[in-house]
Amino acid sequence: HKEEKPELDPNNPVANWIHARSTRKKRCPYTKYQTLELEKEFLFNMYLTRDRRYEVARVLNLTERQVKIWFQNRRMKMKKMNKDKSDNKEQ
Amino acid sequence: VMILRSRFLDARRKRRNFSKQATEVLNEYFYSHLSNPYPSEEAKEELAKQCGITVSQVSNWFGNKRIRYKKNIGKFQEEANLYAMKTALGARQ
DNA sequence: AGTCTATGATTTACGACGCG
DNA sequence: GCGCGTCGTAAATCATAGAC
Repeated sequence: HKEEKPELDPNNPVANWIHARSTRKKRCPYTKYQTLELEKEFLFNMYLTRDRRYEVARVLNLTERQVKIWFQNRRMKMKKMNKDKSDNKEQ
Repeated sequence: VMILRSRFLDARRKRRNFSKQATEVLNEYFYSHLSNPYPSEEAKEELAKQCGITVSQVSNWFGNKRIRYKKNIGKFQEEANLYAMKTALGARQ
């Protein structure tokens, strides 16, 4: 199973690795204000309703897609933090 | 005691480069799976155990290694040859 | 002792796939 | 089929440990 874009060059080692498509948007770090507001919203509810998402996106000048993905990533971060914490306790 | 405990926790929080032996193990895996350097969850757990680091740290290491290798293969050529030779010698006996 | 670069960790953005 | 969920990752960026 290949994820984003297997290259089709024959004999270089990197050929079969996963590569991001060239159409992917470049990562754009959010401002302190944007992050703070997103964190506040996350504290209020970990899952967004459709109209909260619209409102947050409007206020922070992000797309609804960016807000949706930020929440997905934030939930994964929370999960990872819990996992790492419990890993450190056992042994 | 509380102070010592918090100092210990703070110290643990600070990043430390991995030991030479740990880096050795990770590089051996990386260069012996160069055409598909994506360890399974089980392989990551085994590597983590061997290296004395967490599975997350193994994932971070491979993520960083893949992108940095890909970005400048030439810079890693010497290292690649070294580990290729190592595994060849290891497989011979 | 101060500069820098290598290295480990974190942050955006997606593809693959699942479920209702 | 759509839409949003998780999972694993790419790639850029951050932070600073350590080499020089």
